[in-house]
Amino acid sequence: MNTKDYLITHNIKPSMQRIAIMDYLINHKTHPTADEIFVDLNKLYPTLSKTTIYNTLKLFTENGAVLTLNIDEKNVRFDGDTSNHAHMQCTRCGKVYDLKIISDAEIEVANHEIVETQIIMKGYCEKCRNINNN
Amino acid sequence: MNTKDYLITHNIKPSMQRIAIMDYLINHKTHPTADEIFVDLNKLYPTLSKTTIYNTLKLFTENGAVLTLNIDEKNVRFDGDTSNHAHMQCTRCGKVYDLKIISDAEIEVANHEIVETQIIMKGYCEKCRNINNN
DNA sequence: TTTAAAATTGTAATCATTACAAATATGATT
DNA sequence: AATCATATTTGTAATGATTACAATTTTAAA
Repeated sequence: MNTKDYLITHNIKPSMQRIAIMDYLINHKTHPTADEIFVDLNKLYPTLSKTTIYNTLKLFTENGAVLTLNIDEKNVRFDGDTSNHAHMQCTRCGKVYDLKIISDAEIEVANHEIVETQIIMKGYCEKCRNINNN
Repeated sequence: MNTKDYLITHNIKPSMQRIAIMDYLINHKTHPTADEIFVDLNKLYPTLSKTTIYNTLKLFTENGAVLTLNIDEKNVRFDGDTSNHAHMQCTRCGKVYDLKIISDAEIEVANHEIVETQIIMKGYCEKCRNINNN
């Protein structure tokens, strides 16, 4: 599927800016920050504003087109791959790697030396799940 | 074990401030932010500075006495419970709950409605694990 | 006590992110 | 094609969590 249709599938109207940002995330599997995306895309599209990057990434996340990753305290990262996988960040170089989830009990950690594992779920707690949205 | 000895065990010299902050984390299992800790402790110890809170939480984390949680983009949270457990944040109320890890393949999600699961590991990648520390 | 090192403090700076209002683009309707 | 309403984009200014830094205070050894 092309990028335009991918956005439409997620109920996102495909503007030029949105396609450029989504394309960037599909082609750069480095879990970039908003600023990294801005710096790179700004070379190609000098009128693109950083606010648009932020707005767009928020919209993409809300519509399930990308993942927002809170891996470290420095800044938020974005992932165009929404399939089921885990992440590992190297404490020394800061790079974020994808890890393949083999089964509920097994994750392929490759040649990384794992020091710590965090599991974070998001959803609704008992109280909040019973409140009506509006 | 008392708080003082807990800190000593983690190679942390137990000053008054450090004991107060560690005590706070042991007694408040709400995954507080640095600011929440500051506001509460400042009532008891009006001379305590926010910088000390940050310095101390950083030291505690480096020495494995507390966990630093990057759960959402707003701010960092801290957990005095370093035992193996998972977290779940309610998207509506923002509260962070502890989840019990029953086995490698099973986490007790209680009555929460889980929407998304993230697994984040920290450690050293292949390149960096072969570099000597100094 | 003297003295050096460690810890704490307050203020100022940093920097990622957001708020906001103006400008532009889009798309339907006449 | 002109008009109009709505959505999108933009630039600037504000926000707010965290950190840098230098001064002060505490600690503990000599």
